[in-house]
Order: sequence, then structure tokens, then C-alpha cells
Amino acid sequence: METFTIKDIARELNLSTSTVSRALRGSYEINPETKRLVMECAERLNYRPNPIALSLKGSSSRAIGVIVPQIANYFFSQAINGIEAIAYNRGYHVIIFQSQESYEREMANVNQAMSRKVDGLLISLSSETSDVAHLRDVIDKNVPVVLFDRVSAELNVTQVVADNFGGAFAATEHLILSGRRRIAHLTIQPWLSITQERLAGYRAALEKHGLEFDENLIRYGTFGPDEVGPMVDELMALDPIPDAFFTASDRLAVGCLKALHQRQLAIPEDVSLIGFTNLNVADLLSPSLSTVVQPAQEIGQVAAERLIDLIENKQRAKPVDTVKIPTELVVRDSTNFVEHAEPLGAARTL
Amino acid sequence: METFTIKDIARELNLSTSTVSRALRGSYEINPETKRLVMECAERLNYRPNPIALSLKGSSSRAIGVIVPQIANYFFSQAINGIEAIAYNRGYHVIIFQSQESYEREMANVNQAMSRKVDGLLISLSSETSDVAHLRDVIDKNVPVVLFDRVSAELNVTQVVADNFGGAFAATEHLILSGRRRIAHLTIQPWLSITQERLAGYRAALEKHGLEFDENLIRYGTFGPDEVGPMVDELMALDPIPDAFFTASDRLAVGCLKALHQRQLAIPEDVSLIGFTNLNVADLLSPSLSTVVQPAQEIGQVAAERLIDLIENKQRAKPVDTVKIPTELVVRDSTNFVEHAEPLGAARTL
DNA sequence: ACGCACATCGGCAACGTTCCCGATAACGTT
DNA sequence: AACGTTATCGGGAACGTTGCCGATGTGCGT
Repeated sequence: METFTIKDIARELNLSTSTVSRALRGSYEINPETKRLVMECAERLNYRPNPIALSLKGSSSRAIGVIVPQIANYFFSQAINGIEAIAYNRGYHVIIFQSQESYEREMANVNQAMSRKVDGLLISLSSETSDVAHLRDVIDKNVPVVLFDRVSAELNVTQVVADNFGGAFAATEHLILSGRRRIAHLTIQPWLSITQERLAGYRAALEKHGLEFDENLIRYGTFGPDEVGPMVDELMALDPIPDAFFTASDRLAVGCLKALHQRQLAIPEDVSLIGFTNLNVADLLSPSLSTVVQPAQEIGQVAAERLIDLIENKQRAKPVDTVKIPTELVVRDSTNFVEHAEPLGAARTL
Repeated sequence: METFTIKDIARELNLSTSTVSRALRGSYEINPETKRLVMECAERLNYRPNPIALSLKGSSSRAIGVIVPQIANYFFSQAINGIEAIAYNRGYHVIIFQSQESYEREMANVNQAMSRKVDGLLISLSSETSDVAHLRDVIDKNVPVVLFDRVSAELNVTQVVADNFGGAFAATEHLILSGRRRIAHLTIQPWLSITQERLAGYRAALEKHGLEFDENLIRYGTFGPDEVGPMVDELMALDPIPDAFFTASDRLAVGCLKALHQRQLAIPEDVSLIGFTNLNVADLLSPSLSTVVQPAQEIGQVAAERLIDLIENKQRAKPVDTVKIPTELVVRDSTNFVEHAEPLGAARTL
């Protein structure tokens, strides 16, 4: 099972490497008979073009770079799954980088991906990233880039996101319709696109139902360990206290659920809880967790498809735009609907 | 931010590329002064060696291939996380392949990894794989290979696994000590190493406590969708019926929990449930799930470390062996300990 | 018969890097 | 003074592939 090169074929058939090369890629200026011989010989030797040499030549490397903040994260691992599936079908390999939520590492990752001559870049920004100059460099070099999930409005490239506004609006409205009035929102860094969109959806739902927006009910996480407990404590010390939590990520939803359990707060009797997540065990949690489902895998697939379209068809691929993948509200026990919503402060019974 | 080559430095300093190359890698036969000039110029131009050219030259590609059955799987995504962390620290990139539990795709992945000239291969076998000739080819080519989790005794290479026997033994014994006598074992394909080891641990615990091994209580899954429900139905139709379930994977544990819920079986009153998993939400499930915890991330780290040791130090790296990472039994509500174990067949109350 | 177009193929350079070898000078040895 | 050493560097090939240009041969028109 050794590896044969174009030279071996040339030697075997007493041809030049050029001829073999052109025969292999079906050039018109090669005798059909010669072409047949070459093809057959290549088949016989199980010839496979050397992707490294092709990359060096400057053509395509048939690899795409994927940069995510964390692999061990329900959302990203499923997104990568979608990416890999599409890439495999279209003959590309996936080189994975983790930014670990660090701006420094993200820049390093971008440079490494470039020096590996990836044909395109799929990236979800780290939570530290506010300046996107490093990506602008890549785009200027004419390397296709598609952002997904954690995107940036400053870049004029295709972006693929969940319908964050719509999902947040639906979640918030659901809480309101089930009688909640003081809805806390636990989210992540405020400068991220997804944070802003979800916050906007949350505000819009409040406004629609005539509820006041209270900045005190918003808490911004920082991806640190065990940060959710203190946030919950702060919120529950408010007056009046919140009667619902809307969390913006997998990590926060799980952390919040754990923190509420530890503090002996009953869900949904004391507080409702709804997450913006991608957990496939949400219905098995205690209580089963209402969620806005993000189609992580589909986001990955769409992003990969758009990227490869750009790579293979730079001229007439679909125009740059922002693709919004719909989210879905799934109501479970953590936000049990209360038949007759009671006024704030009244005792709630179930 | 364009990319400079060794030639640019040579032209800049009126030197030959050879001299620059050797200066850069600190050859002794270069004038220290010249060396300084080259270094400084490289620094100034932000020179980065081209990994593609290095790969073509035949030296190292500083990339390792990772082949897993599925990325979107708690165990593997965490293992990959560990792998990537180590690889990054030691200056390697990770190219990921999914075999999708298919033998065909696994072989294709191996070939692709080879043609990408990875410096080493980390692989967890697909559930379809029984023949490992494709890996033997790789090993014969002197490319370092390390197996993890799903390993094969037929290959004389370093393997990194969880302590499957010990974990299964502990889980089974825990069930026995909490009064269970008819313990069903839901596991995966029987020819996989992890299946056999866990089954052996299960049997050993039964034997130690004088319980009979009953083949009827064992069910082998096939990674199909919704396969757990029928398995549970079959098991619960046995006479006498099982009073406990021990599952061998994340997927089976979650599927089993779901199936038991749907069938209105109370956990742990009707049946106990313990999983061999990597779920970090196990304590939030309903009921909280007792598990044997597999240190997925650590397995990935150790495997990556051993592989890179082999790559960089083929002669005197640690000898080939099988590294067993300890597992940990975590008891939660799904296997509540019953104070006075009652004889088989008697009514159980809680 | 001459030239010309066409068909078919080979030679060479190039991508960025390393390595083997040879070249040049300065210096010391006998 | 002739030669060998040593220090320092350049030239060229090689890794596998493609693309440009040129070479060769064949057949045709005039």
C-alpha cells in the first residue's frame, strides 16, 4: 500500500510527467489512447494525487479551517458535526482550532489556518473578540470566510445565525403569558451579536406586553467557572424578586438549574426557567427544561455549504447576506403554564 | 500582513536561501553576525515557515489526524478537547475525521490522513471495524498510531482506555449491594474491546456475589435510532423481570432513561439505572443519574501526549503499552441504596 | 514541394524549504 | 612556498504537481 506519484506512472509508460498530469485531468490535447493507458495505469497503481504538492502549487488544499471558542460544548460540537458532514460530501477536510474564548488565540488560529493554506475559513468569534481586523486581512487576501453564530456586523461576509431575536422574543412572551412579570435574563458578554439580538428580542416582548425593562434584571456572564451561583444570589436579593429566569446559553441554563436546586428554589413554583440551548437531554432534566432550540447542526451545515459555494464558485455564489435559521420554542415543565396569572407578590400555589 | 518566504530574506540581505535556512535553524556553520542579521530580518518581516513546503520536503507536517466515530457525542467531543489542548501546546494542529461508525469511511479517513502526511494518528475504532489491516499498513509505514477508547488487541501499539473492567465491576457491585438481583446490561457491539471489558467487569461482580450470569439480560445495541425502547420492552417481558439496568454508553443511558419514563417505570423504585457515561448534566437529570464517570478529556490528553512523544522521540518514548485511566463511581438517585436488601420477588416499597 | 495548421507530447520553471556538495577565502603547518 | 584546515557561504537538486512554451510529426491545401 505504498504511495505512487505521477512520476511513477510516467516512468511506467515512458511518458513525461506533464503528459500524465494532463491526461489525468482530461486535457483535450492528449491522445485518447494515451489517456486510456494513463488512466488504467493510475487505477492499477492506486494513484492518489498528493494534496500537499497541490497546496504548494498554489491551487486548492481542499481543506477548510474551523475556529470555534470551545469544542466541548453542545452547540459547537453539533455545529462541527454538520460542518464535517457537508465538507466530507464535497471532498474537503476540516482542520479544527479552538480559540478558548481568547482573542490572542483566535488571532493565532487565523494565522495558522492561513499558513496551512486552507481554502476557506469558518469562524465563530471568541467572547473576547471585538476587533475583527485579523479577519479583514484574511478577506482582503481573497480567502472566503463565513461567520456563524457569533458573528460581527463589521464584516461584509456571509453570516449564518439562529433567529436569536425571534427565539428570545418567543421565550420571553411565553414567560409573560404564563403569568410571569419579573423576568431575569442571564446572558453572556454584551458586545457579542447574539447577546444583543437576544436582549433585543427580550425587550421587544416586554414592550409588547407593557412591562417595564429593568436593567437590574440583566446579568452578563464571563464564561468563568461557577459564576452562575453568585448571579442568582444577586438576582434573588432584588425587591421585588424575579419570578422567571431566561438564560442565553447551554452553559448558563445548566448552571442556573444547578444553582436554583442548590438554593432550594422550586421550579417552576418559585421561578420559571427557560434556556436558549442545544441540549438534547432537556426533556430528561429535573424538571424538564423549556428551551428555545437552536438548530446547531443545521447552522453548521448551511455555513459549510455557503463557504464551499464561495470557494468553488467565487463569482456567482449567492450574494453576501445573513442567513437566519429559525429557532423553536419547546415548552416543558420548567415553565409550567399557570392557568390564572396572579398579580405580582401574591402567593403562588400549584 | 502578506506572507514572506525565505527567499525574501535572502534577497533582502544578499544571501542565498541555503544560508538563510541554516541561519534560521541555528546551524553551527553560520557566522554569528550573519545569523543575527537573518534573525532580525525574519523578525522584521514576520517570517513564518511555510508548513506546506515543509510537509512536501518530507519532514514533519506538524499535524495529527484524529479519527472518531462521531464528533457530536459527549465522550468524543470532550476527548477531542483534551487532544486539541495538548496538540496546541506542543505546536501541532488537529485534523478531524468522522467515521460515522462505518468501516468503509474509517478506511477512507485513514487514507486521507496519510495523504495529508499527518505526523501521527489518533483513532477510536468504528463499531463496524473488526479487521484492522488498514491500521497495520499505517504502522508499517512507521507512522505513529495511538488508539483510544475503542481499541484493538490485535495491534501492538500504545492504547489509552478508561478502566472499563473496574468501572463495570463497581457499577454492578453497587447495584448488588443496594439489593438488586436481576441486573440487565445494555451495551454496544459485542466485538468491541470496551464492550468485552465492561461485560467482564459485570460478570466478575455477579460471580463475586454468587449471582448467576444470565445471557438473556444482556442486550447489544447497534447505534440505530430509537433502538432502546424495544430493548427495554423485551427485558421487562422477562420472568422474573429485571430490577436494574446498567448501560454502557451515554447514548444508551439517556435513551434508557427516556424509555423508562415513557413506560411509566419508576426509577429507582421499579428499576435502578446506572450509566457508563460522560454526561456532565447527570446530576440534573430526573432522577439524577448514577454513573461511572469516564475521564474523557484526560483520555484525550494522555493519548495526545503519548502520540506526540512517539512522533518527536521515536527511539526512546515510553514503551508500547495500554494505559488505563481510572473511572469513578458516582452514586445518585437513580440507584438509591435500599437499607435492607429484600429477597428476590418480594414487594419493594420506598 | 512548400508552408501551415493541428495534434500530441516533452522540457523547464515554479511553489518554499532543506540538504548535500562544492566553492572561496583566510589561516596555520611543515 | 605548497598544502591542508577551518570557517563561511552559494549552487543545485529534490519533494509532487501544474502550466507555459517549444518540439516533433502528420496531413492538408496551394
